[in-house]
Amino acid sequence: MDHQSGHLFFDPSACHGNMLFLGSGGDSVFRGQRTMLSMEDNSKRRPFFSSPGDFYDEEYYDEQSPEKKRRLSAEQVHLLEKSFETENKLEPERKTELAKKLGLQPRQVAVWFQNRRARWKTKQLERDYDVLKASYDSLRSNYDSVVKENEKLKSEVVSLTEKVDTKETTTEVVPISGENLVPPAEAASQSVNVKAVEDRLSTGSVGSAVVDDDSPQLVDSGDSYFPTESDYPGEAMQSEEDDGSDSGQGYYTHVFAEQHEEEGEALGWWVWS
DNA sequence: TTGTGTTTTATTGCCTCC
DNA sequence: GGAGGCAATAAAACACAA
Repeated sequence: MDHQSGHLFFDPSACHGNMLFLGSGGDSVFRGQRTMLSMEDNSKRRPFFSSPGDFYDEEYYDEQSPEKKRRLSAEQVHLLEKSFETENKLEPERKTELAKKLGLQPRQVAVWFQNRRARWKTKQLERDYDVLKASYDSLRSNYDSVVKENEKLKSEVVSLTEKVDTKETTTEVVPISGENLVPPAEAASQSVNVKAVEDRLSTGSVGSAVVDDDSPQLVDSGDSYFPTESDYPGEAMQSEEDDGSDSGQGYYTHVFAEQHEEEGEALGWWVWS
C-alpha cells in the first residue's frame, strides 16, 4: 500500500476545541480514501491514512503532532478545481455531494471554495491591474507625443510671429501725429500696403508675403492647435464624458493611430478582457 | 541543513440576506 | 437569528537558495 502520496486531509488528533475537522469517528472523511492513493509519488511528503483502519493505527497516530494541517490530495484538488470551473459558488447539495465524493467534510469543501474564490479574485485583480497599466502606459506615451507636438507648434508660432513682426517694422508706418504728417494721398497709399499684409495674414492665402513657400504652413488661425471637425469629416470629436464603449475614434486616437502606425506600433486602447 | 518566502488550509469576525 | 459570503489572519506545508 502506497503511503507516500503525500496528502492527508484529515488529522484525527485535531478533533478538539472548536476545530471543525471531525467530532466523531470521521465517517465521511474516510469515504473514498482508497481512491486517492494513486497520487503522485513524493517521498518527501508525509504519509496519510490509507484507510479508516489507519486512523486507529496507534503507531502512526503517535507520530502525528496535534493540530497538523493536511493538504488535499492532487486528485481531490483536481476534482474541486473542475467543480469550481463549472460554478464557483457552492449550493448545499453540491457541497454535500462533493464532500461525499472526496471523502471530506462539507465544511472543508466550503472552505476550499472560499479560499479558491479569494485566490481567483486576487488573480483577477492582477489581470485588471495589468490591463490598466498597459492602458496607462499607452495614454502616457500618447500624452508625451502630444506635449512634444505642442512644443513644436509653439516654436513654429513664435518663429512665424517674428517673421510677421519683421515685415511690419520694415513697412513704414505713418505716425498719426507729429510734425512729419504726410499728405492724405501718400498716407492712403501707405495704409493700403499695411492693410494688404494684414489681409494676407488673416486669410492665410497661398503666396502670402509672410509665409515662405518652403516654410511650414500655418493653416488654421484659430486658438486651438487641434483641428476642427471639418478636418476629419465623418468622425465624431469625442468629449471626455464618452464612456469609451465605442471605438474611441476622436481626434486624438486618429492622430495617435497614425503616429503609431508610422512607428509600427499597435495601439492597445481599452482592451478589456 | 537551515533560513526565508510562498502557498494552502483553516479560523474568526463582521456583514448581508432570507 | 441562522446560513453563507468575504476579508483578514494564523499557521502548517512546501519550495528553494545558500
